[in-house]
Amino acid sequence: MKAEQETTIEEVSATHNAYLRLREMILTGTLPPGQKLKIEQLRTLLKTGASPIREALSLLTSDLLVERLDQRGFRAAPVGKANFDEVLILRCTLEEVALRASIKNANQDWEEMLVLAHYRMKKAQADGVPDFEVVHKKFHMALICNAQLPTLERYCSQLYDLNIRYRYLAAGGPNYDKRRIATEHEEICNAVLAHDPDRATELLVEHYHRTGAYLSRQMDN
Amino acid sequence: MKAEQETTIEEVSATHNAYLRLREMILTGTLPPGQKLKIEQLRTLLKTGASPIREALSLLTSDLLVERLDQRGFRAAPVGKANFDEVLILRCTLEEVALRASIKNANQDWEEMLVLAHYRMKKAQADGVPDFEVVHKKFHMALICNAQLPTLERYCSQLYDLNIRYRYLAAGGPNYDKRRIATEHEEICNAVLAHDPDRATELLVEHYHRTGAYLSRQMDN
DNA sequence: ATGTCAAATAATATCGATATTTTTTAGAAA
DNA sequence: TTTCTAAAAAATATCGATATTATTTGACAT
Repeated sequence: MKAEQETTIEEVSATHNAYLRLREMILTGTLPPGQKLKIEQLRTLLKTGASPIREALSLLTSDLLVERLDQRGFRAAPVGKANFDEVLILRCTLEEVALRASIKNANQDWEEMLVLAHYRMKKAQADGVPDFEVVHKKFHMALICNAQLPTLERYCSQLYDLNIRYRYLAAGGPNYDKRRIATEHEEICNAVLAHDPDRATELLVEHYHRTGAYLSRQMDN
Repeated sequence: MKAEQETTIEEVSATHNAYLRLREMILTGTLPPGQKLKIEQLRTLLKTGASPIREALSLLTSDLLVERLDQRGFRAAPVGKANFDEVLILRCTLEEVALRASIKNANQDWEEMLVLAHYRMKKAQADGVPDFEVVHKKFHMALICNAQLPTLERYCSQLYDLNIRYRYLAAGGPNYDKRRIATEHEEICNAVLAHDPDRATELLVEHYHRTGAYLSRQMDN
C-alpha cells in the first residue's frame, strides 16, 4: 500500500539512503574527519535500523571515506597533507589517461553532452545555486566518461570525492578566484572539442595543481 | 570462555572471515563470474548468519568483485575482454607511478625486504607450493610499498586481484613459460636495486603486457 | 501455441533482541 | 597521587524472525 510518493525523495532502500546521506555528511564535514561513527547515534539520526547503517558504512569503507577498526566500530576517514597530496597525484595521473581515451573516442553525442555539462555548470555558478558542487562534478566526469573504462571512471569519481572534503574543510578561507576557474574550465572544454589531447590534459593537470596549491595553502593555516 | 585456539585459524570476526572466504572463492573461480550469490545459500556454506554475509558482500562490492543489483541481491562480478584490457592498462599506469616513487624513496630496509620477497617467491616456485600466488603478490606489492602512497597501493592490490581471476580462468590452458617469468622478475628486481627507475618500470610494464597477451590469447579460445 | 494475469513461492531487506567485546568507572592498594 | 583491578556501562557484532519485494508457476483467454 504505497499510496504516496511523499516528496521527490526516491525511496530505493534503507541501505542506499543511509549510504547517500552518510556520504554527504562526511564529504561536507558534518561528520568531521576522524570522528567515531556510533551505530546507535546514526540510527537515531537517520531513523533506520542497525543493519542498513552497518551496510552503508561497509560500502563507505571501500570508498575510503570510512575506516573500520578491528572490533571497535567505524570512524570517518582522517585527513592530512600526505593524503591530500596523494589524491592530487592520483587524480592527475588517472584523469590524464581517461581524458586521452575519451578524446580518442570522440563523437558528436559526447561532445554535445560535454557542451551541455559545461553550460549547466556556468549557469549554476552565475545563479549561485547551492548544489554547484554537483554540476561541477558532472562536468569533470563528462570529460572522461567517453573513455569507456568503467573502473577508471570509478576511481576518478572516488578521488574527486576525496578531494571535495578538503574543499569543504577550506571553505572558511578566502574564496577561489572564480573568474580564473571559469576561464580554465572554458579552455579545457575548448581543447577537448578541438581534439587536442596534449593541450587538454596539460590544462586539466594545471587546473588541478592550481586549485591544489590553493587548498594546500589553506591547510597550512 | 575461549579455552581453545582450535586450529591456526584466526577468529577475528564472522564478517571478516566471510569476507576472506568469499573473496578467495571469487578469485579462484569457485564462485564463477556472473553467478548469483544467494544469502541463504552462502549462509549454509559458511555456517554463519545473514548479517556477516551481507556485510562481506558489501565490502566485496567496493573491491569490484561483487555487484549489487537494485533489490535483487548480489552476484559475482562478470568478466570480459574489455574489463581485462582495462585492468591491464590501469595496472601499468598505476604501478609505474608507484614503482618510481618507491625507487625515489629507496633505502636499505626496503631493498632487503624486496630481496627477501624475491627469494621467497623463487623458492615457492621451485618447491611448487600451492600458495605461490600469495608470495607472488607479496613480491609485486613489495616493489611498490616504498612509495608510501597508501591509496595507490590499495588500487594496485585491487587490480592485482581483479587480474588474478583471469589467471585462474585460463588455468586450463598451457602453462606459462615459467623460466621466462622468473627471468623477468629477476631483471625487474635488479633494475630496482640498481636504482634505475626507467629500466625498472619498462621491464615491469613489459612483464605485464607479456603475461597479458598470453591470457588474452587464452580468453579467445 | 502464445501471451497475460493472479496466486504461490522464493529471495531480499530490515527490524528487534541478545551475546560478545570494549571502554569507562570506581574502589583498593602501593 | 598514582597504579592496578574488578565491576558497571556502553558499544559492537551477530542472530532469528518478519515484512517487503521479486520471481516463478499455472490457469485462462486470445
